[in-house]
Amino acid sequence: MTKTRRERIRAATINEIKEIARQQMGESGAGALSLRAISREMGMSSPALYRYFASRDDLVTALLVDVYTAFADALEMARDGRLQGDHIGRFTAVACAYRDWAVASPQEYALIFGVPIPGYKAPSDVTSPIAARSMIVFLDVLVNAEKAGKADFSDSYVAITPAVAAQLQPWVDKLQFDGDIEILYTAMSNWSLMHGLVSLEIFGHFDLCITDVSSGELYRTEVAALAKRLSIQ
Amino acid sequence: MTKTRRERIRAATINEIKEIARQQMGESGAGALSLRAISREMGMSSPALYRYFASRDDLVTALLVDVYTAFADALEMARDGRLQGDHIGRFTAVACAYRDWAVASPQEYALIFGVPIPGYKAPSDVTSPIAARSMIVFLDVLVNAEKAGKADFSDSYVAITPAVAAQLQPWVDKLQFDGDIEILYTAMSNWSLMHGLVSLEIFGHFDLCITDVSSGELYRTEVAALAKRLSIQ
DNA sequence: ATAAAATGTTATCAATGATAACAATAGTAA
DNA sequence: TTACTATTGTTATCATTGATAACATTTTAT
Repeated sequence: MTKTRRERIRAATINEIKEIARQQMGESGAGALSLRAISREMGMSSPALYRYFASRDDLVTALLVDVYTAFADALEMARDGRLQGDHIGRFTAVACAYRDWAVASPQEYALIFGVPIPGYKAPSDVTSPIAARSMIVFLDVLVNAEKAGKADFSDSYVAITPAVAAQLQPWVDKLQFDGDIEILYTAMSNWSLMHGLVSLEIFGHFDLCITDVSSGELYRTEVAALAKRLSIQ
Repeated sequence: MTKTRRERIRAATINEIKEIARQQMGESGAGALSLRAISREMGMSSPALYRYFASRDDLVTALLVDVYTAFADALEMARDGRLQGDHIGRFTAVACAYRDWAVASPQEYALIFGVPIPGYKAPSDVTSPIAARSMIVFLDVLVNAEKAGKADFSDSYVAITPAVAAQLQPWVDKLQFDGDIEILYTAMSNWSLMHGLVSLEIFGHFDLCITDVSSGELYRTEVAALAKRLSIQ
């Protein structure tokens, strides 16, 4: 924590760059990030930015990490806002926080879950662990509900074929997961539905069939249906 | 159909442009489309392209229309590959064709269902009708199954709140839809799950929790679960 | 054949990411 | 204090992109 003066200034500059970058991203999307525009807004020459980020992609990666973290934080906060034994409360809270965060920060959501930026490949060794965090929050809710006997994953139980179970195995290993594999499957399935609903909404693909989806009523209806299907109590 | 020689040549040139564009898009994504690169590959100077497309966005819109159409064609073909009375066969075929097409043409899928390209806004008056086509194929399968008494949407029936029903109303009007609104809701919900599964897969967001998702086994399992839930026969 | 329309070309502009060469500044050691 | 070094910043430059203007060529129709 005891940083030199120089290190503090450097960190502040990096923060300023990322802050302006996120602001620009919020306006036009991560794909439209412009190093020159950032430097201009900072009153700096553009090559100076390269002292802090070796390339545009490096800046994007840094943003990616921050955004992933903020997203996982939001989910965790939603979960911890409900009592530990309130499984359906936690399930609903996390699922709704998922959408709330995405609606509030569509470009950020697009950055982590959307189409990869042209020519940009996220370094998975950096992003994988952080990406897992948000998934784990959701998984955790299901696991605890199951441990308490307050959920029923029998629907998944009949669905999972051996081949699918095998596909999920590495995920089990990586997490050192000791619960039933049906929980993992259910988490993945529910997550997919949530992602589908949210991404169709925030990228405007619902516009042609649904008006004013912004209330979130439809999403909440779906979440309730999920909870009911899992018999979460 | 009796076009002049000039019109034929012009159409051929436009086709060549779009063909190269789609090829480039397949390599690096629609966001990375370069008019100059296209003209270079055609052995033409870049300003000549502007005789055919007023701007890069115009070209993207043209591609968008083509891709939407190809997608809807694929779904229709999958549906019509099964007998009219084979409702579960049609349901499964359309759902699987959805993924098959997306996996075979991820960049095309990204163009129509992904994050909007930075700075590009699809003219909804052009895209809306075409976008509806693919959705209608799927809806059609559900409607016919319900008419034949070979499906049960009671799950949705209990879920839909009046507010949600109101949100779906414009969609009902636009389609002059005379079936139960539960069918629309179910179509939307299933579509969202399919989109979620497919987009997470082809954009690589499953990589960290599932290995070799490419077999499609997992997707087919989900489709089977959907069919079961709707009691489609 | 001649005028007009369509199509193509070169030259040019502003913007971008990126690098090289160089200048200024801050921190450190004599 | 002074001199050295690492850090940070600058200007100049390059290749690339989308886009437009001005001009040349080709094709079609009168």
